[in-house]
Amino acid sequence: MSSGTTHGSASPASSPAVTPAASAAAELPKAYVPVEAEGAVRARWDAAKCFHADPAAAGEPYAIFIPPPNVTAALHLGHAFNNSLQDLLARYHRMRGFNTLWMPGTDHAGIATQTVVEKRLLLQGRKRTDFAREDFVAKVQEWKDEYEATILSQLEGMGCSCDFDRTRFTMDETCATAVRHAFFTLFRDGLVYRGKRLVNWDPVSQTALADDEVEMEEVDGSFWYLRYPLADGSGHVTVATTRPETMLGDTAVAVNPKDPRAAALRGKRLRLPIVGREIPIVEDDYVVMPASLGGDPADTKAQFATGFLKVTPAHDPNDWDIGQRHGVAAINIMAPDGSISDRHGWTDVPDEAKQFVGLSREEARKRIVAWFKQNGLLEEVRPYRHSVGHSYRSHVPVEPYLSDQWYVRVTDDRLRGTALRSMAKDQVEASDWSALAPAVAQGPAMAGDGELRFFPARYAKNFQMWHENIRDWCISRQLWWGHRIPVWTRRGEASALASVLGACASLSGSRASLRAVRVADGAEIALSALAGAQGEHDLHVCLLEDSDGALLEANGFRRDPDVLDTWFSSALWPLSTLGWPDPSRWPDMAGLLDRYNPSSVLCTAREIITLWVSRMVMFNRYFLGRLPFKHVFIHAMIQDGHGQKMSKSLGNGVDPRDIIHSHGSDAMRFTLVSMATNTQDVRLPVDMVDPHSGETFTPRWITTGAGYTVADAIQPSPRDPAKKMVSGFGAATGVATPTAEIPLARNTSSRFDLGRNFANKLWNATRFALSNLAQASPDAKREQPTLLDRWMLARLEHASRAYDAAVAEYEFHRVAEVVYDLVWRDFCDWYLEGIKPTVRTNATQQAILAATLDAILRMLHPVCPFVTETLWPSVQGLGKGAVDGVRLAPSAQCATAAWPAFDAALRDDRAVAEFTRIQALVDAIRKVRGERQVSPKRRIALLASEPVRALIASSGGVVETLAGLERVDASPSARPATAVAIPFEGSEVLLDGLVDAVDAGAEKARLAKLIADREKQAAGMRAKLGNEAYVAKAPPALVEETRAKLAEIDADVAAARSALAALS
RNA sequence: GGGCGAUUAGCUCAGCUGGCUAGAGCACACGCAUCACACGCGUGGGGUCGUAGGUUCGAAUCCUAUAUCGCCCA
Repeated sequence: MSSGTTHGSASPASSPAVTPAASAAAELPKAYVPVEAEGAVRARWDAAKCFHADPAAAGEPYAIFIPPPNVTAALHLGHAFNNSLQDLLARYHRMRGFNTLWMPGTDHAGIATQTVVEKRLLLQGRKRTDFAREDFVAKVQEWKDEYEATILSQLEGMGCSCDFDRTRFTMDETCATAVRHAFFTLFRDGLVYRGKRLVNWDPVSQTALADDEVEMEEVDGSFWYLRYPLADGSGHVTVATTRPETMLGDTAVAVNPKDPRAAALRGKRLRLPIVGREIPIVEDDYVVMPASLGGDPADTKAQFATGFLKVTPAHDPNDWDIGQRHGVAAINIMAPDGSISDRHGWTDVPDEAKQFVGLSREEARKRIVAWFKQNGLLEEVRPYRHSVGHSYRSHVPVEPYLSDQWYVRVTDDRLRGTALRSMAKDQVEASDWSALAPAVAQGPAMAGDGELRFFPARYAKNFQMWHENIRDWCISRQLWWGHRIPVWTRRGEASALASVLGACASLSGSRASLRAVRVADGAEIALSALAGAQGEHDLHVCLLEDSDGALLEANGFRRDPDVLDTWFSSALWPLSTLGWPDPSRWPDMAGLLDRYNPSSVLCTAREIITLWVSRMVMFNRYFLGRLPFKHVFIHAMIQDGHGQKMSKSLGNGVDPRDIIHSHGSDAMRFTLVSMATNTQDVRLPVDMVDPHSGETFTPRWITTGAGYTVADAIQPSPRDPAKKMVSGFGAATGVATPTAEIPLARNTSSRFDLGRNFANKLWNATRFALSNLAQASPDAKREQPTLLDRWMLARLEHASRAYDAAVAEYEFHRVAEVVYDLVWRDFCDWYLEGIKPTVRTNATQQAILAATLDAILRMLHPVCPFVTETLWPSVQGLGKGAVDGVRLAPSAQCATAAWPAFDAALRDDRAVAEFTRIQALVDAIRKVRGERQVSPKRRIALLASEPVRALIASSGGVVETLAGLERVDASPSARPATAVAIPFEGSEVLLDGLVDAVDAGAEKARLAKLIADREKQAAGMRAKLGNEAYVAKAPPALVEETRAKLAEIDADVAAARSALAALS
């Protein structure tokens, strides 16, 4: 055992960074006060550059890219949750000797950030367009600077071990260079194109939205039934529509060819009311037939349908498809702000229609319906509840809008195919790529195929289905805040464009890429064919460097005013943060890309699988031929106490700084880690703290228009209702602005008491251990480790294995469970209590105590870095000598200390089994003491047979200490009148001296209850064993176990019965 | 409409491939200022595992149906 040397106390000369134990213990205050510890610890880490990754250093790489938080607002508990888990992983692997990089940074979040800044300007009565583009961008930049600083300080406050020296921002020079290079490459390779499509248009922010930026919301609308007269005057057809205002752009009416009325109408034309346009009747089986004519009665649409569908290709995606199939025109009747317009494609505007031009969508709807009513063409109006796409930012209904946009051809096998083939085969549906489309499964092989793995595994399906149904990705956004699209365009006659090709010839092919497109149909034509082509064309030039733009502008080109979708730059995050395409170009980045890409794991939220994970996989594989990460961990969602997702826009997010303020950073982290289960939702009931009194209270809840429950913006103080405060909801949504008199209230939650209590428990356990070790006699001789010592070491070894397994499976709540049980249950409740009588004289035990404490600090560090780092110097200075089988390399910082290593030999199943029996005996005695309410001070005698006394002897005094025994004697021949009997392992154990006089009645009741409990158990087992099928079919070992257990219970019952008999 | 998940003690959650009396923390009750910790110690009460069928010697766990809630995608 004692291979090491025992020192009386730490030599002050051995390590100047370490405080001698005795004085440190004396200095430790009675409770852990996080606010006093956290700042100093953070400063120590930063000064020692503990978290700066060096690609040249040894060790297998372990890298995590932080999902860059939006600079739109401060972080909330959802972020704290995700970042606590990432930090746990980073610290654990760092301590295990991995060359660890946790890359931090923030995201410019184009539309979201521009929107909040525009809203703020609007409060001052100003609009974005009141400013020059550069001036507006500068205003957004100010916002970004403020929130980026806030976010980074929040991360530091949470204890995140990011490499802050390498912090990136998606619009900084390094990232911008990567974005430019990526766009240029995709353009050159034909994977970026310009297309005229219906986009999801947000008329308020006036930008296109990606499909995943549209939220479906149920709204109460109507079906309006409009009559369109036949052009030949022979009657009319009735169309049903939920959007009557779009009728101005109708270019056909469709009918299902199976409709019995179709034949009679074939070839006829209609006169579009108001506009007077003559439009065809087309036959298309997309049209839903009314239930009365053979439509599916279960289909709600069939209940509302007339069988005639107005076709408005420029304002409805389904109509667009019908229009394409039948070759009818698309007429756009709206301006970008959603108002009716005759200047964006609508030319046949008669006087009758002019009254509607300039109206908003909503107003136009009312007026057009009124017009139909006045003219006797409105047949009916029926209420109809349906889901309508809304902008996730402005929350107004999205307008399907015809416009020119840039797209990434993600449907190309080079992008979609590589993403699908990266999936681990056992996670693809059917566990095999044969489940994928043949064209995908047979695509070209590449490094990283089959290596992408999701945790929990079920999310792989999301990833797969997304890519199987993916559509080309619209990447242009009509914003000012973002990466401006590097394409310069000149529109003109083909021949005129051909003549400027010469001017472009001076641009090197490695810096410029040219593309010619016919305006009429969007078809791309070869540059060489331009000279001989007819009609209007666009000549697009994509530039790698802005400096070449001047030449183009001098030749009549204009740069595209739009910016790229934020996710385009996010998709490059694992590349751009490492300096791709050329790390040597940036200071301190050489070697990063090769060392840390692919990274180890991406930790993120569910919805991000489609928005971000997919795109990172496609881009990383396309540009670098590698996966961006090997694992994707999808964490649960934090909801508020009402089951609502915490979000910035709803204003129900809790600032982690509030929790750090009320409970401390470690408490927050420990609690969050313990909540990290594999299920989807974690509810966190939130309270408020009254800034006037410091009191915690439940706020007054209100229901918003959208049906959410939030804390009312202004709350009265529970102590003094005259005093008011602003809730987080009020501040986040701008409904109320905090002032000196009406301050912002912090939030808190009693859920975090768990972590606070735990950190404090560790603190006091350490304090107790240190004081005992400081008072230990220095010259005590080495002894064999006791049963309790061996048990403690076995528990440590066991916890270490359970910890590793939990981390490997990303089951974080199990990590919390393991350390909680180890520290509280094993170490504090049993070990520290049990060694009290012996530790001051037993040098071996002192060494084991010191080693256990040291190992616990290391194992706890990834979850609770501040308290462990604070205690570290005191524990490091103990110098109690080594313990066989435990390796604890010295380190000045806990953060960079080696993970504790335990020899498998410490796994001592016999010691654990024996100590488990001891625990059962102690519990049985305590139970009687508890029931009888015996004072803890009262010492009692235990009278038992030889086997039980042998067990007690083997415990080395632990039973006596924990059960309050004064003496242990042999069972007497006659039971003393003052003794109380308990059955233990089938024999009778007597406790004497519990009470001055045994209350026979109470004692009978206790024994009767005990007997009843045991007999109930025994009955269950007898029924099992009496069942022939059980005995025949259940595993023999199980049957045997049941028999043994039953025998013991029967013996217990017999012992209790005999005690009961003696009482009467 | 498609996919995923949840429903277990008053609350928030565990319970892995079916097998000891279904667990934890908080809350609750009783006792304890036990010389580390009242952010503590000891003891206790509390659950027809959403519902209905089925498979099995055996179901909280597997299958089918169903109800409610939530998330993602369309």
